[in-house]
Amino acid sequence: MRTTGPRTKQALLAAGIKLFEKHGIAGASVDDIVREAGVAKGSFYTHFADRSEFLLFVHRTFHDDLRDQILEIIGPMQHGLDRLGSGTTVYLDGCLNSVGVKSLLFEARVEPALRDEVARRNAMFSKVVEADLRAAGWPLPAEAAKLFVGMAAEAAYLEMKAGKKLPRVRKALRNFLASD
Amino acid sequence: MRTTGPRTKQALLAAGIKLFEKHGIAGASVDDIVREAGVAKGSFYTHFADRSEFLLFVHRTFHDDLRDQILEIIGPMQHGLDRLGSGTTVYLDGCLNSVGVKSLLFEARVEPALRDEVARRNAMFSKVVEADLRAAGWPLPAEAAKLFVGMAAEAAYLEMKAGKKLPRVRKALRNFLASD
DNA sequence: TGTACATCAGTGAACGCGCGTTCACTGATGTAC
DNA sequence: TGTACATCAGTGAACGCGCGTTCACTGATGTAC
Repeated sequence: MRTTGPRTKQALLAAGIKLFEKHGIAGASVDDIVREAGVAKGSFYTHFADRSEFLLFVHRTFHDDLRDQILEIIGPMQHGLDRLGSGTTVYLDGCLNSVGVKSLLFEARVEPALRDEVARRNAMFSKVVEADLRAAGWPLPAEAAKLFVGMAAEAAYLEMKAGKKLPRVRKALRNFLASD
Repeated sequence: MRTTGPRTKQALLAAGIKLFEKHGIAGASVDDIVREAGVAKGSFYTHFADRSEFLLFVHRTFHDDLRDQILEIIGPMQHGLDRLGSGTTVYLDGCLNSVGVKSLLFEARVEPALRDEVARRNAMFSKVVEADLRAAGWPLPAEAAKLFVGMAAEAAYLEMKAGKKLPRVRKALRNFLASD
């Protein structure tokens, strides 16, 4: 039975995520992706103009989802360190629960097709963090926010390598926010 | 006139660094490297068994140098936040002064040939940081050290994108170390 | 209800290209006598 | 000093391979009458 309609695109998305997880973005060729998805090679190009567009699609699907989860939780909260702590927890949980995401987090920055997209998203996350740090009276909130985002990404990376939540890492992350 | 002896290997190293800076590690093919170095393609393989070995060589050349600079400064110092601050400054200065290093810092983690090497070096840096945090009575020093290394790398990345020292970023980095 | 036709996602063989790697060869340099 | 030979870094054309992309074709589905 032939896969048809949106099912094909979904199959390609699922295959992409699975292969990115296993072999990284650069290690997943169009051949690999269509084989994993059980779809003809030509079908790939009825849904995506080229490989770059596919990478963008997978990346956006994951990150839009993650962003929505975060905004849903922190939306009603007041700016400040509490909100920052909650947002960080949702971010770490989200990364851990999303398979195939490790590569997206670290390779994406390096993938020419995704570089701009990553820069934009990082800036967006930084703005949110900055608002919380500013509300808490943190000095140099703009610069501190960028560094904190880098640190949170490192925490996500450590958890993904371990394959589970690392409460001590999360605690250590919070410790850096203890105001002096 | 033909390039000969160690000069050829040095020319390849210089070409590699230059191209990594411009197009990233993945974007520098053996063809590109030998063209840039002004050397025949076959010569590449009289000095390196394969492309991976070349990547390792370039990566080690940079990082050994950086490590030596850091150890020279912090060697005589007592463990503690002062030493950590000095080591971080040398690290940031070293990254900024080394051309072609941006890609090594961030792509290396993702490059299959370098993954293990990067993990080992990160662990080494973390151990040094951990000793300082522990001496300062910092809670969860092992976990905090790994996060701090990630944050310092982010700072290095921001400076390299800017192409100059960012005193406010360095100050923000230090602020995270103000004991509570 | 049945027939003719249009649409378009899906197919997969074939394409050219650039990649990493190989290898028979060159020629400058060092050594033996 | 001059000659014969060995060594080995350097050369560059050629290799097979896997890549992203193309395109003529298929056939299920929807629409007109």
